[in-house]
Amino acid sequence: MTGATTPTRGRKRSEQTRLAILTAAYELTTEVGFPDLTIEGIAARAGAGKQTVYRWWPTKADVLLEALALKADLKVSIADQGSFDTELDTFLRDSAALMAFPGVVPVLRSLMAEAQRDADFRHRFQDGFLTKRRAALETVVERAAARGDKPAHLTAAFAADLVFGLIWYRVLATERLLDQDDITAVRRLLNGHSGEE
Amino acid sequence: MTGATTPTRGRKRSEQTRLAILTAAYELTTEVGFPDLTIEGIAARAGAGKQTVYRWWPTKADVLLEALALKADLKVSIADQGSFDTELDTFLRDSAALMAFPGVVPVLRSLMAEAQRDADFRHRFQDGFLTKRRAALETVVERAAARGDKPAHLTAAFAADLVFGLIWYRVLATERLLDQDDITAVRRLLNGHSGEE
DNA sequence: CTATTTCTAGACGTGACGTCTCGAATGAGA
DNA sequence: TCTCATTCGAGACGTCACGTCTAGAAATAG
Repeated sequence: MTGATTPTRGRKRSEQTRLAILTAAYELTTEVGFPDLTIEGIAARAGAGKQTVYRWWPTKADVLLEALALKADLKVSIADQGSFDTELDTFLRDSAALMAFPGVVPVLRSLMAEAQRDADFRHRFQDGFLTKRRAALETVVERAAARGDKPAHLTAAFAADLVFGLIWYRVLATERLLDQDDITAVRRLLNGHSGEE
Repeated sequence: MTGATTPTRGRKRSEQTRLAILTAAYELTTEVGFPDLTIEGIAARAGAGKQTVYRWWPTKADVLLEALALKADLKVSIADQGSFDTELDTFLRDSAALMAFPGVVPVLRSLMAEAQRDADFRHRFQDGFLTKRRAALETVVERAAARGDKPAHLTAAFAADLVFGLIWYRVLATERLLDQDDITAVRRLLNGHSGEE
């Protein structure tokens, strides 16, 4: 789904092959790690030709980005729940649940790493993943602002930088994931209850 | 300085060659980018043999990690300045200044990316860079706690995750660096003034 | 039936990898 | 002064994934 337009003539793209390639990429990443993941290996495991992979995805990272959307549930709830704190809590729990999904953390690590090496992929990663997640949280903050439910001085962009910064830093630099205490601490902080009991 | 022990006999390690290699690696990274940085290229630019590089550093990322310490001023002030807010401000300004140093951002990006690919290097990166920076900020928070100068519910570890999360997320996922407004916002947040004017 | 596109399969030249060998230079201990 | 361990620059070597390419079969719309 990354390359090309759909022509009206000729053989149609095989959905079965597409799924086989995405699954092979996802599984191989958990088995051998992203650095040892090769296009040739993906094609071999999927029973596909190399050219088929190269035709539809520019890099192995792009394959993995699409595989992530296939394997993990990337939906984020942005339903109006009445209060900023409640919606923030929901958002943080959803994010923690995503990270707990098997194979997601190594894949996210690999994608962010690849985004540092390849500027073109960085933009695709931003458009296809990062900004979507940001948009969800920013919606929550902006709705709180409209309700008058939001701490002063807290812009949507800054809140997103803080929350995603915390999540990504945990994934990339430490080995710990978000737990219940972290969620509580973030809620307390963004609600402005950090100074008193 | 990463490999080997110092024997008592034989020719001594050439400090001049060591500096030439570190300088070549740093400059080449800014010129061609980390992915196109090769050990062979480093050796060639430094006028050194490949074996000389391989003898002292296990990967090109380790060369760059040491080059960073050589090129940029990694000192962090942790002097007691009387108040949490003042020391936090100093820390944030020092961090912003480091990022503004020529070539530092691309190098940091590359090191964090490599840390995701190579678990062994990740530990060296943590020990040689990440935890040192964390320790400085944690000292500031703990000193504030001892003074009774610190917001309740703010642990040193969580504060570090938040601040470094913000900084790294900005570097890795967006293109923006910390500016004065960001520093103000972080100080306001961590001091517990986010809810009122 | 024809034109077009996708499919699997694999050959091809390229380039960096990490190891190895070579002979010269260096320097501490005998 | 001699000896010998160690580092030095230089580069040869086989290996492996890269991305491109060709070939021929299969599928599909006009």
